[in-house]
Amino acid sequence: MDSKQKILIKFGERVREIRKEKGLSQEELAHIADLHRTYIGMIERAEKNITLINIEKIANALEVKINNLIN
Amino acid sequence: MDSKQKILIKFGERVREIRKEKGLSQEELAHIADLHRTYIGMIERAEKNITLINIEKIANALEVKINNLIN
DNA sequence: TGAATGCTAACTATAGTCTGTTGTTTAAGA
DNA sequence: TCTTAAACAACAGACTATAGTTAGCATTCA
Repeated sequence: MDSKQKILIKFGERVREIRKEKGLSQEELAHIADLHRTYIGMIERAEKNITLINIEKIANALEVKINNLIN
Repeated sequence: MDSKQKILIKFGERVREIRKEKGLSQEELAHIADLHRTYIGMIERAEKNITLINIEKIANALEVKINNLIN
């Protein structure tokens, strides 16, 4: 995942935005979503091309629709 | 990817539905989306956990919003 | 300082590619 | 009808690329 793709950047920004709105740390979000601390960081920095199942996990953890993270 | 996840099943069904509406074969869709023939089949059968970049490729190829494929 | 995040590197699990074969429609011709 | 062929999709297996895990240390910032 070099040369970061626009859609991953948008997604990461949105996750970070909502996470902060909720007053969660990356570690707390990771715990709720059952993912690893550093992985959340990588997603927010658009360093990984996230899969649909993990998109859903994060949306659930943030209590938003997937729509809200992508469009 | 055994024990297929609901969200992947929904996604696959939706891709197949729209693909057929457009009168495209899996091979034609694959070509437009720049993905492999058999991979489109696997996605429609919910056998693979698709990544965000490929979700976007398929949405573009089908000329729909990602929303349309997920929610 | 301490809590949160960034970053690296090494690892393992699996996404995604590719070739080939089998099975299933569908349509045309006798 | 009944075949036959051609187009399409399912499936298997072997492979390569990369998603996702984890630990440890560096950096940032309140």
